[in-house]
Amino acid sequence: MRITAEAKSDTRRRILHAATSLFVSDGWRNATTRGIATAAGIATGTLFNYFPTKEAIAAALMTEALERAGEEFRAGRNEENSLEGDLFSFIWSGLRSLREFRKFLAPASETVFSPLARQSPESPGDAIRIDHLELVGGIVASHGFPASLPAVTVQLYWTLYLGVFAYWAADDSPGQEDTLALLDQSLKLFVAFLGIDQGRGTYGRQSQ
Amino acid sequence: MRITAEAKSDTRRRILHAATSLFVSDGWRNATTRGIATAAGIATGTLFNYFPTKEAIAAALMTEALERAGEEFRAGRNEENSLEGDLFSFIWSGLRSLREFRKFLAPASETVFSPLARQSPESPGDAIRIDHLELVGGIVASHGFPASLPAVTVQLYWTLYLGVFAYWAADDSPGQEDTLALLDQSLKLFVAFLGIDQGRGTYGRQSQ
DNA sequence: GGCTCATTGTGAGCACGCTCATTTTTCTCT
DNA sequence: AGAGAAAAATGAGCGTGCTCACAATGAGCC
Repeated sequence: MRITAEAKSDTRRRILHAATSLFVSDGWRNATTRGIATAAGIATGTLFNYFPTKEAIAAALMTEALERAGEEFRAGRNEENSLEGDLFSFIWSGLRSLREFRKFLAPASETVFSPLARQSPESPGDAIRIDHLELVGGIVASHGFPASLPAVTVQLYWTLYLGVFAYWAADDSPGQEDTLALLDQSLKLFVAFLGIDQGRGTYGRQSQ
Repeated sequence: MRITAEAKSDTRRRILHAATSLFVSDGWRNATTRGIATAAGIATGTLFNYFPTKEAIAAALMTEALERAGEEFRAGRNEENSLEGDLFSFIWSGLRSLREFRKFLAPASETVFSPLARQSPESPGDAIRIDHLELVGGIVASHGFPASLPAVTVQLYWTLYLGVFAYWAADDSPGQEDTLALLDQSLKLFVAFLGIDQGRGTYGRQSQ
C-alpha cells in the first residue's frame, strides 16, 4: 500500500512537471495530452486516471501555487494593515506565485476560471474560487465588516478579481506595473463599495 | 453576380438559422458543426467557407442582435436621462436582444468573449467589444466626460460589463431580476468611479 | 450552344481530448 | 511461494473542430 501510494504521488508529480514544461514551451493549445503523457513516461489513458481533463491539470498547478501563496500571506500578515493593504498583498502574492505559468494561463483559464460557462456542476476551478473567497471573507471580517457579505458584493468582488487576473495574464508592461495600477483602482472601488453597502460610505450618489 | 451574391447571403442565413436551432435544442457543446451543416443543407467544408470557426457563428448571431439593440437604443434615446440611466438602458436592451440565445451563450462566450485568452490577434468577439465601448464612450461624452477615457477606466467598465453578462447568462431568477440588481450596483460603482477619476468625486478614500 | 476560368461546394482525412475493454501489476491471504 | 482479488496502466478507437486537394458551378465572351 505504501509503495503504491508513493508511486502514485510520484506519477502525479511527473505529470505536473511534464505539463508545466510543455505548456510553457509549446503553449496551452499546442501542448497535447498525448505529449504530456509521453513526457511523463505513461500512456495517454493513464494521464486521465490522474486528472479528469486537460484543464484539471492546469487547475492543479494553480491550486498548489495559490495554496502556497495563501499560507505565505497568512504567515506574514500584519495586524496594522488596512483592508485595502491586506487584500492587495493577498491578491498580489497569489499572482506572483503563478508567475511561471503566466504565459499559458490566459487560454487555460478560459475553462478553468471563466465567469462564463458555469454550466457544468463542478468546474475544475470552483475550489480555487471558493478558497479565495473564503480567505477574503476572513480578511474583510477582520476589518469590522460582517463575515458573510451579501451575494451581490461577493459577485462584484469576484468580477473585479477576474478582471485583474485576466489583465495580469496578458500584461507585458515591465514588472506588470499596469496590473498593479488596475489592482489598486479595483480595490479602492471595492472598498468604497463595501463602505456604501454597509452604510459606512461617505459619498452621495451623483444626481448628474 | 447578383444571383450568386443572393445565394451566398441566403446560405449564410440558413447556417445562422440552423445553428440557432441546434444550439438551443442541443446546447453549445452537443451541437456539432457537421449537424449544423447538414441542417443548413450544405457540406461540412462549406460551413467553414462562411465562418472560420464554430465560435464565429455564435459571434455573428450576437453581433446581429446587438447591432439591432444598439440602433434601437440610439433611436429611443431620451435627452433627459442620467448617465446611469443611459448606460442601463443600453446594456439592458443588449441583453434583451440576446434573450433567445441566453441558454447557450455562457459556454459559447467563453472563447468569443472572455477577458481571458486575448492570445489570438483577432478573436471573433473583438468587434463586439470595440463597438460596445465606442457607444459607451459616446454616452459618457454626452454627459460631460472626456470622449476618450483613460485605459484603466475602460478596462474597469468592460470587466464590470462582463461580470453582468456572465451573471445574466446563468441567471434563472424570474425576469432575471438578480441580474438587474447586479447591473444597477455595477453602474453605480462605475459612475462613482468616473466621478473620482475626473476629480468630480465627493468621497474621500477611507483611511480605515 | 460551347469554351474559359474564377468562385463556391465537397467530403475524406487530420489531430485533438477523452473513453473503455483489456492487460499488467500489486496487494492479500493461505 | 502461489492463487485470487483489487488496482492501475494501456492504447486502439470515438467523435470533435477544422483543412485541403479536388469537383462542380455559372458568368462572361465568342
